[in-house]
Amino acid sequence: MKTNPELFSWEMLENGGKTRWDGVRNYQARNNLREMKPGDLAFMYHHGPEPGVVGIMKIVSESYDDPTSSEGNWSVVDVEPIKKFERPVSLDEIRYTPVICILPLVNQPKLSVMPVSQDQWDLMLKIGKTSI
DNA sequence: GCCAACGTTGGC
DNA sequence: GCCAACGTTGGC
Repeated sequence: MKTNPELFSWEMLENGGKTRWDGVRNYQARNNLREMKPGDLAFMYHHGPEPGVVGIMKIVSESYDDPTSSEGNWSVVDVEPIKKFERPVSLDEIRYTPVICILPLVNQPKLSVMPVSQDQWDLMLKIGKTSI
């Protein structure tokens, strides 16, 4: 799940606890949100000057209507911080590592919420020297 | 500022 | 339904 750290960073999530992941305005990303179930885990990705995966979140709600949208058919989920990466996994590392380099993160700038396979998940944790 | 990717819009 | 034009995201 991508975020602009100037607007909403890992630190803000840790300080604030449970947070509504709102503002998604892309149908494919929305559909990915709707696939999520309470208890699912997700990566937080910071875009900007130092793009990379910075931490692990837990989905703590079913998807529900986005209260920040007055029109349209948009969804949100609630998330909680679980663990910050021991070291962030940079976009370059993702790009040049087989298995995770095929994530849409690398070449689909408009998709802000995307699925991660078990293999990709495990490898990301390994590169980030992090376990849950 | 430029560019790749790709979603959306609207003419036909 | 097709496709050109345009807009948005986000890396660089």
